[in-house]
Amino acid sequence: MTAQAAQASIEINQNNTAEPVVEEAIARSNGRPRSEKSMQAILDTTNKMLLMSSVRDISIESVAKKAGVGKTTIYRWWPNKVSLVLDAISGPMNSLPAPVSGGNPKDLLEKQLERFARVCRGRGGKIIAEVYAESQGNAETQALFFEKFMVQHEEILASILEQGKSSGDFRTTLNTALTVDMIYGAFFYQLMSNPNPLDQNFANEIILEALRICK
Amino acid sequence: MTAQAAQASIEINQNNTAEPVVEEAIARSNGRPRSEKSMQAILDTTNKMLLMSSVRDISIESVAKKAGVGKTTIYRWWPNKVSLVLDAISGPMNSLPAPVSGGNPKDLLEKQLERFARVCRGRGGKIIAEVYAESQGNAETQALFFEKFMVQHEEILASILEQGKSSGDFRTTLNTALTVDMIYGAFFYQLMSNPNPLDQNFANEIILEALRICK
Amino acid sequence: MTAQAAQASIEINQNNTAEPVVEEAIARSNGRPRSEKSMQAILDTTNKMLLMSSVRDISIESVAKKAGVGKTTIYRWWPNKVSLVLDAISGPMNSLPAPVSGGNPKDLLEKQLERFARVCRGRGGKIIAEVYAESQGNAETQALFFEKFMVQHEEILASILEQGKSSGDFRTTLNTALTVDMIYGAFFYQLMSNPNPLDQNFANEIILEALRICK
Amino acid sequence: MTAQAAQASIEINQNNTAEPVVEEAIARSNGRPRSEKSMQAILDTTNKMLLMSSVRDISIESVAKKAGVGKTTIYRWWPNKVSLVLDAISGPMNSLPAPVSGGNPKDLLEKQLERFARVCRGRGGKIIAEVYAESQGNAETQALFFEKFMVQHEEILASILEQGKSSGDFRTTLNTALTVDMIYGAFFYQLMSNPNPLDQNFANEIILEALRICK
DNA sequence: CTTTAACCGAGACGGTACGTCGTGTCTTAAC
DNA sequence: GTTAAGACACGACGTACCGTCTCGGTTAAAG
Repeated sequence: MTAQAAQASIEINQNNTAEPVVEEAIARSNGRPRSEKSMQAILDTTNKMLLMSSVRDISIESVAKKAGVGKTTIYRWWPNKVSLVLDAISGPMNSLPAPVSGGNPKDLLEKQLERFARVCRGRGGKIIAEVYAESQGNAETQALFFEKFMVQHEEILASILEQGKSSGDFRTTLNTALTVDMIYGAFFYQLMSNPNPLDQNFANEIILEALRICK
Repeated sequence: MTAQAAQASIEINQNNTAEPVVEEAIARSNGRPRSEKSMQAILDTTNKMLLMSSVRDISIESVAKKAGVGKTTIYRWWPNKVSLVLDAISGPMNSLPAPVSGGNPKDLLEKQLERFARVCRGRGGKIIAEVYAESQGNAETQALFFEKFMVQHEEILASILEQGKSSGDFRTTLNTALTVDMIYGAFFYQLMSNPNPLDQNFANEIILEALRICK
Repeated sequence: MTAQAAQASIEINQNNTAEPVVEEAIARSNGRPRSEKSMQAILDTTNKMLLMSSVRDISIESVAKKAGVGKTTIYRWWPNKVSLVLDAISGPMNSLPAPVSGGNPKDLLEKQLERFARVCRGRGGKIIAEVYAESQGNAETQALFFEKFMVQHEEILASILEQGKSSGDFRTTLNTALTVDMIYGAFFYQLMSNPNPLDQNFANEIILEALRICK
Repeated sequence: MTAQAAQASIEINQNNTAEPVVEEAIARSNGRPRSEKSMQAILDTTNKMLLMSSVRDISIESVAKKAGVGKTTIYRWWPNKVSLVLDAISGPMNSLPAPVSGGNPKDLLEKQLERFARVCRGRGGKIIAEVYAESQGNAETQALFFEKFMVQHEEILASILEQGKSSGDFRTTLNTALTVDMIYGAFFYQLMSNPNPLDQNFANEIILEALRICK
């Protein structure tokens, strides 16, 4: 099975540009190059395990064993479990509708939230909530989660809100940053409130409510 | 030092009625009674450790050792760390303003959110976010967090919103459940976004924004 | 099932005079009398458990639970597991041929060894070896084992040997104490050498060999 | 301090050929090699503790702590305490007179028993009895004790007796196996009868008596 | 075409914590 | 004043992972 195939089974989809997993060592002169095969095995195995187990229940040790890879190899490229999982799930997000652009702010808002909601559906949403939770308690991983996952969504949403405010579609009293927090906060609050995947209705209603709030 | 004094150092304050930490065994006839001294030592030690360490970094083992108590004694009364921490922090919440009631919905909303914000200030808010995160990944502890901590706040807020809707102060299109999620979701999203305690301004602004949203 | 019936299933048999299990509290004036029912329940349960588990695997805790008795009650009357087991197995030994006496030394020797061998057959022998082993490492229980169980056998055998030496049936160069050690030592060495019960042939052969040694 | 020096303080001496403590993994290709330093620390610490505490009172946990070694490291190489102690005490037995050979059977018998008696003197004898006792109740450790410790002695003694029987020095009616049991059984019966170390006279007398028995 | 150096798998290492079990002591109310 | 019940402090169990470390063995560019 290809990595592509394995990862497609996770319903996380988002258009990011398949950037290198870790910062590229700039101009390494000689020595054995990193094994792409091992990297893929690690990421694929992680994704496969995420389908069955919670982030909490996955250990670096078990990933290494299942992937047929030395523990050192994982630790060489990822400092901790959160980094690994974030990279693993960022793979499946590649086959996705591009971030919205163009059109009137209300449509853009609706489309962006639908886009985010799609990411949160099914097991994917639970995984994200689990990494989010797992990233807490350590300042670095906490920051990493936002940097690798949320920043893009926050920026898009914020820019849509600003657009709407200047175009007159949204009220000017709208506190942009806070509204972003409220909307994505509601998503996570839902995801972390009960063991079931995100309710379909919830996604629809929050979009309606968001539109009402903004105007 | 009394338990009261020790616990007061955590800035969590809320008026709940000093209810028993675990469900009271109804009319246990004989056998050695539970040692209130040990219970208090456990809860006090937990609170003391929460001031210095994250929930993640606290272990049942270390609490037992510091409290001068057998590990078994802790496991006898609390099935896991989340339960213990939730009981520990529910103690300090006793010395608090009563839940709001009476007055017009807008004032009530403002007061309730101020009340919740006070709970989230300082180390207290971080602790709550940490337990919240720690409770994820296990369905039972996840439910426990809401049951022991959030349910009360959710119910109060929901009833205020309903009140406002029927009194005409708030718009009738308001989705009560969703609004509750957005407001408390925003709080947790903030608390879990960066390692610093909750920004003072955030509390003020979310109250303003909440009022705008509702009308 | 009566205690008698339960105990009869252990193949330990020896004629001792059903003496009280512990020193009788002489003329206790008032207070609740000791519960003979509990005593019997404890001893019966211990015997029952000895049929299924090794002495090592039996705990005071489990005896108390199975016997429906407080742990304290056991500790009040027996200081440790070895004492308890020794008392428990001394019960079933009551229905036994009296210690040998009268007749010529060679016959006496044979009969006494047959009598001891009967005690060591089947599960009974393993239990004895297990208590023996369990009694090691603590000076008091070590002494207790000999006092409660071996002393009688040693004395009988020694007196037979002495009798034989003075009657001329046995050689006078025989070191009585050492011969006792060698004979009973051989029994225990056998019992503790393999997990199976004592071999039937072994009993017969050691008697023959003992007779050869003595003369 | 060398392992040799540390172990010499235990009065167990016997000439076995410093064989590897655990079965050598034949040609383990890769992976970090076993730390000889840790192994020695574990064995030395065990020996040191055996001088002060009974086998019963020594815990894997305490050995690990004193040896500055992870508990896992001990469990990786020894399945239980008995295995560990047997390996630990088999070290000090290296600096010893070779097993007897050549000469007439009576001399051989005498020398072999003196050799065994030397092993049983002082704390060493008590330790052996303690491991013996500790090994009971579990079929595997029971077998292990004999395999690692007694088999060699039994075989030597048996061969001497057979030699004597065919040379005419010992009576042909002698039951070899049984005699071995009686002699070593007597040693253990003595060692396990009282908390003191083996009586010096006992060793001398048993040798005399053994010679009388055989002829 | 050999050196060099980073990579890789395997897996041992010192640790920390887990949740459980049993010890022997204690503290009740009931009898 | 004993009893059943059962809580208590303690200590050890054997297991799981952590993140680090050491091996023997690739692998490929640089000399």
